[in-house]
Order: sequence, then structure tokens, then C-alpha cells
Amino acid sequence: MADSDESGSIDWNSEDDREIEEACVVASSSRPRTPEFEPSRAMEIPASGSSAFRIKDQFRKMGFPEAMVVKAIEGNEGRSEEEILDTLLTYSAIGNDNEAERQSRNEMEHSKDNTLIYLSGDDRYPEEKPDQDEIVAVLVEMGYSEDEVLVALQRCGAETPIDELADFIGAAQMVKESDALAAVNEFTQWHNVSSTTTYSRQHKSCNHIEKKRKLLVPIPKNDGREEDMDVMHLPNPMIGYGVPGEPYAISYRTLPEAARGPPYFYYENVALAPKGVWAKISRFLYEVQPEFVDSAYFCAANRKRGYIHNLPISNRFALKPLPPRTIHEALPSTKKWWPSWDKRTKFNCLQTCIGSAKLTERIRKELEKSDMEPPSLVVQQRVLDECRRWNLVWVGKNKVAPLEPDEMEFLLGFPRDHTRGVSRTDRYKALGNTFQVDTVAYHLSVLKDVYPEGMNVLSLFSGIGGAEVALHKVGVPLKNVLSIEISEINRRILRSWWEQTDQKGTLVELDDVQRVTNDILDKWARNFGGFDLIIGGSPCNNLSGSNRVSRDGLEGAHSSLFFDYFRILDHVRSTGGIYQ
DNA sequence: ACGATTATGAGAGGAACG
DNA sequence: CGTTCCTCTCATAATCGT
Repeated sequence: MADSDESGSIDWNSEDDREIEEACVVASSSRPRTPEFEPSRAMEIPASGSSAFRIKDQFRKMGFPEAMVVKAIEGNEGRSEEEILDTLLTYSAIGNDNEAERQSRNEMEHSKDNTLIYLSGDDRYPEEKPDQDEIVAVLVEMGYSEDEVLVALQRCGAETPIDELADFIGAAQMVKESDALAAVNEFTQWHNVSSTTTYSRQHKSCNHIEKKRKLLVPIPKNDGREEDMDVMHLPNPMIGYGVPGEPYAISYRTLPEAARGPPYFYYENVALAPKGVWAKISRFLYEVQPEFVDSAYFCAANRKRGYIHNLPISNRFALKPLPPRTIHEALPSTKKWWPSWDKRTKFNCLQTCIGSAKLTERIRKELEKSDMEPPSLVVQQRVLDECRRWNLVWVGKNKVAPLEPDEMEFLLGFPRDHTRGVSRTDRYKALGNTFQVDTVAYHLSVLKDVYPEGMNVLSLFSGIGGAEVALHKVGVPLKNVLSIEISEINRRILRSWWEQTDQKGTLVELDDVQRVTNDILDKWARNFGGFDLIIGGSPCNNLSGSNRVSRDGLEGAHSSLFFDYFRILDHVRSTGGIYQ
């Protein structure tokens, strides 16, 4: 979401509340030099101040993530360095288990979480699980799997008679190798919400007892090979718990006890992160399994992302009007020049860089030189490769061009000219880093009825305000928003939108997430009356495949800010999110 | 100093093949 | 099954022009 490569800015002006502003000035920008770490010498750790920074840097040098260090220091106020180191090692073990710890953790997980999906749920939403339990139980008794039954219920409606549901399931089973059905199976397996081994293609078998037994048997997460432990399987098609227009959706899931809201949280990052990254993120975020969704199901561009959240997942609704889902519908003017041999209907992922003018010129030359209609297959292939790589569109005879910033805004679900007023380069950078609004709005839509009076939102890595725009479009009033975003340009864009849309609430903007301390959080929480939602996508710079230079994983210079997301989230949740 | 422009593959997953 | 081929990826850094 956010850029993280801007530093030196010490702008802590809230521009709204001068009293609070003072509380936001936490430290001077010049951090003290860090001496070499001497483990033999124990010393007292003050809760704050310059030497706390020194200690923090020492531990960071030892390879601990900053958020972890901060958390350890804050939890050990006034204690010795060794005690803090102990705490750090404990955290580290949780985040980066060895084999024994993995084993025991898995056992704990399974005894705790492996319940049938319909047996649990969010008690705050009783309307989400009407008397379906009985229906499910009956159908399961008839030999159908929970997945099938729940899919049928979702598809046919809760009032559907049981025999009709059975018919539907039977029909579904007849669908040969249906992609969507297979996906649901894969998805549920992968999500570990139900462990029905496979969808039985045959009709009701008599082994429902066996099925039922299996349902209670946890799927071992590894079968002996340790590499499998950290591998997070991506669903195909990538529809998460469901997307608009697709018939199959999952409405129930089991959240780990520690993850339940409120306050709610919503975390986002690239789906195709290096191996093990999502497993680690999930371990930190209370073992909630990611929901992987491709925004291609919401707009005309691919955008494969993982979302970890503790929101309810039933009764989601999509924003209206539905955005165009194909290139031709989204950009009708390109149709005139679009050659028939370019079969693209979707854009690839919108990124922060665009194709060069030199490239489009090379393509023009290549096509003119070819002088065939259509060009030779070799030329076609070369041109198409570049068009796909750079998301080029046809704007003239033999002429392609990269997307304009306003076209990207449109595809990503933002209001027209949302990013107007800043340099073209900055617009591309900000847009390449943001949420796809319709996708996120679909997930957040369940909050509309829960918070009719509006929400207090803690928005991390806000960028150009994808979360805020999504909530606004969903119809959730924004009461108070504490937005943290490093880029001054992006903060300006968000504030501009805030004013243009005539928001009634209060927007407070801070810059550096690393310097948002518990005190600051508490202060604003008290001022607002607690946070209802903590939302944000941490930097993907070191996770994205597009990065050829520093794809260093979650511990990378920018992506390690995830640990600040966790630190802040964990603090807000530990206080219950409620202040008086 | 700032904005614009440009060149720069690895790595992972899936499809297609045998 | 394994193997090969195919496709895609919220980017960085050097350089240029003003």
C-alpha cells in the first residue's frame, strides 16, 4: 500500500488537535549511534528515551525484527537486557519454529481449531446461522459432505426444502471435474475448515460414518518432509471465500479464539510472496488463514492478493455498479485499434512502472517491417509478450501505449482524478501500490449493518486511501480515522479526497508507522473512543516478484514493517480496542 | 533537486506433455 | 508420476533533462 522509502520527514501535525499533537512528538529524528552489543553487561532498560532506541538498534543488529524488539522492550520495562533477550528468543521461536515447537504447536492447533465449520461461528451475528445447522446435519446424515451442503445452501437459499437441496448437490456432483467445484474442495481442504478428503463423484455413498469420522481427524500439516510446513497453497481459481457472480461460496469458517473481533482487522499483501512468508504472517496474525483473491473477479485487471482478516464472511455484497470486467468494456476506445490476434480480455497486475516509449516504438517498427496482415506468428508472439508484460493497449495503427493514470484509477475502483495534482511518476507509483477498491469493499461490506453509526478506523500504510474509499463506497460512515502513511504526497491525496467527499468525521494523519508508540495509540484511542477496525497492507517491496534487486522476503528493509502492523494491531487488540 | 525515462531476470506455479 | 514449457510478478537503480 505504502511507500516506505521516504524518510527524514518528521511531520507529526495532526492539523486537527493541537493538544494531541504534542503527544505525537516522541523522539528526535537523529537517533543515537549504536555501540557494539555486549551481552555480558546487563543494564537497565528505560521504557523510553534515547537509550531505548540504542537498545532497540542493538537487538535489531542481532537480526530481530524491529517490531519484535519494541514489543519485548515494552513488555520488560525496567528489566535487564538479558531478560529482554529471553523474551525476544521466545517471540522468535513462535515466529520461526524449530521442529519440536512446530510439532507441539500443530497438536495444539488441531485440538483447538479443527471443528466443523457450522458448529462454530461468530456469536455476535446470530442471523448468520439460522436453523441451517439442522438442515446440514440431516443432509450430512444422508451422506453428503458439509462442503456440498453449505454450497447448496448458499446457492439455493436457506429456505430451500431438503429434497431440493439434495437434488442440487446431486447435480453438482455430476458436474465432471468442474473447476469451481474442485476449487471449493481444494479451498476448503487448504483452509482446513473441513477435512472431507475429496468430493465423491459418485452419489451418496454409505460411508457417511466414515466421512464423519474423517471430519474429526485433523489433516496433518506435514507428512514428514519439513519443506511442506511453510508452504501455503494458493487456491485455483483464486476466489477466496467467494466472489460476486461465482456460484460457489463459503459462508462459514472457524476463527481461532484469539483472533475474534471486535476490534476487527484486515491485512493485505501480495499472494505470490516467497515461500514461507504467508505461513509466517499467518502465525503472527493469530493463526488466521489467508483468503487469497484475484481482483480479476472484480475488475478488468489481475491482482492476486492475500487477505488475513477476522471479518464475518456471510452476506457480503458487491459495490454497484459492477465495474467492467473486460478490457473492451473498461476501455472501449481501444477496441477500434485492437487486432484480432491479441486475445487479451484482462490486464495483468497493475504495477508501479510503465512501459517505455522506446518499447512502443520498437513494437511499431516491428509491425511495420513485418508488413503482413496479420503479422507472422513470431512477430505476434513477441509483440504480445511485451503487451502482456507492460499492460499495453492499442491506441492507433501498429501503436501501443501504457495505461494512463486515470485509467488505472478507474480499474482500481477509485473516483476519477483521485490522484490528480501530483507528478505522473508519483501517481503511477501510488496506484501500483494500492488496494483494488471493489475487492476490499466486498470483504468490508459485512460491516455496514454492524456499524450503522459509523466506525473508528486505524488505517496503516494508508497510501492513497484505498481502505477509506472502500468503506465510504460500502456505506460505512467514517467517524474517526487515524491514518498512518509515510509519503507526504499520498497523505495529501487522502486528505484531498476526505475534503472533496465532505466527510463528517475526523481524519488524523501520522507519517512513520515505526514511531507510533503505544502511548500515541492509547491517546488517540481514548480520544476516539476506541478503534473498531485496524486495516492496512504492509509494503510488498521485498516480496514482489517484480523486484529484481532486493526480494529479501518478510525481513527485507521495507516489508519488515509488517511487524509494526502486528505490533500495533496486537496492542490495540490487547486493550480490547475500547477506551473510556 | 526533481521528475521522467529506461534497462534490468529470478523465481514460483501451473499447464501440457510424455 | 516426472519433465518441459509457459506465464506472470503492489520494483530498483542508474541516468538524463530541465
